[in-house]
Amino acid sequence: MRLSPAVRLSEYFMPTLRETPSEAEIVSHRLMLRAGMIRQESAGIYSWLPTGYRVLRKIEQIVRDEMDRIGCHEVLMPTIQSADLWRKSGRYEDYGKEMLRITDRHEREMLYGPTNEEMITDIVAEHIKSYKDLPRMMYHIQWKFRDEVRPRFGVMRGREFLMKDAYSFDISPEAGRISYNKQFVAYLRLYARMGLKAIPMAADTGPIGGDMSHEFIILAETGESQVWCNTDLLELDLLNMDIDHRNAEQMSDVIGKVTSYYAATDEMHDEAKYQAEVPADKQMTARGVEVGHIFFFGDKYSAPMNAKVQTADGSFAPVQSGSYGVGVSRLVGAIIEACHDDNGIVWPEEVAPFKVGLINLRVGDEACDAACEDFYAKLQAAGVDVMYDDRDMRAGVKFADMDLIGLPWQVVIGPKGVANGIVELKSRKTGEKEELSPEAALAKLVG
RNA sequence: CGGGGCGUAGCGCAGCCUGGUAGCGCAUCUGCUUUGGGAGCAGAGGGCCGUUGGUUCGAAUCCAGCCGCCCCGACCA
Repeated sequence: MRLSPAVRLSEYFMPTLRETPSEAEIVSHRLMLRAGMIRQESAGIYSWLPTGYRVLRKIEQIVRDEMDRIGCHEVLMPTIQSADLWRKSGRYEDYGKEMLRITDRHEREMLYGPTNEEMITDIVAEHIKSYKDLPRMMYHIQWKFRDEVRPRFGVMRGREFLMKDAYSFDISPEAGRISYNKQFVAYLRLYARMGLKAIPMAADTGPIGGDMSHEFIILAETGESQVWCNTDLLELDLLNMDIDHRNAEQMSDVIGKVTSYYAATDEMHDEAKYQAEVPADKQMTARGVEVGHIFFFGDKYSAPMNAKVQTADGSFAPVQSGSYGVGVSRLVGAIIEACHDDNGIVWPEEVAPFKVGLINLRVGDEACDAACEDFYAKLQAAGVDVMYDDRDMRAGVKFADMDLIGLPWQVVIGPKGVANGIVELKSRKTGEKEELSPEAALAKLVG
């Protein structure tokens, strides 16, 4: 799981492109290709190259942290599933052509999983027999395949994609709401930690009904759906609300507050309600990208799949479930959509492939090399992720590459600065440059 | 799944209309000069022109099929 803390660009694989490959239309796709993060293998299917893969893993890790925090435990289910499992739930026929069906050498019908409700329900059915074993929550982070008619926008809508899907199991719908709320709170936190403003919006619950489905949408010009919301919602400091997930009442209050503001995608938008509830100066309409979807569906799968537990009075009841998805690979693109400028990507620090990019302006100059090596070693010793550009190339190329890949901090060390005992520290986000002693720069980066 | 477009060097493209030994820029390699925001000069390498078939003395170019990819719409984490 651990990411290597430091790399030298002279030995790293990061094939940056000066020109944009012609297939890429939207900004995140263009930048991911130009930054050498991914390579397309087939429509909607990508290889993840070193920098791209690092970002993917950083996002995964944030998701893990937040799942662990609410007592949701990681498992790993296979990508290949048996058709029989899906026949039990009735979805084998319903899913249609989006499901990739395959046959093994014994002519057994298999499929590449588009999701895992059936499998996790089957696991629970076998092992959970009593209401005393509930509640339980589990998740996994696994590749999914949905044979979209038209994959597009790079990793934002691939056919193969990495998803975190969590599942909750409770004895009653009331208990189910508590699990749902825990996930809701975890979602608020995990997106905030990635530097994103993800807005929870009521989603269509379909035949189940009720108010227990939300989509999490981040705002981006190239988003696929139109959204309307109250700007007050964007001001909430979600990370510092300090919610105790063991306190059901407090969680419920917080979620009540967050969901009290008007926020809707086009499929749920009610113009009259919007005009009535949201003051004119707080109205905002924008484009959004769905980066998560949570859903309570009761016994939809547990009933047909016979996942029952014995209750306190000795009778049997199907477990009550919900599922909670985060599009992990989609988030890589979505974050770039929300965080870039004309020169390239501007990573939020928590998901950046490296925190610091160290640029040696004159490789081969003894003093300059020594100063860079020293700084590089000290960053590593302090546990700071660093990419050291020790390639023997012109300054302009290094600056352009570093801006393109978007590491939050750039440390520029050149012969002139070395002679005067200073390095330059640049913030990718603000573009501000400071000339500092190496010690002062290091202190800022380690903090 | 409906509509549109594109496959020529690693990337971006020209050539195709009007058939006659495949070109430009960037990248790569060599040398020299340069060196704080994508350097200059000189030289070099690299192509089954997506694929199959047809027309023709001759096809990147014309015709047909197939494959792949992209865009717009309807659908999805």
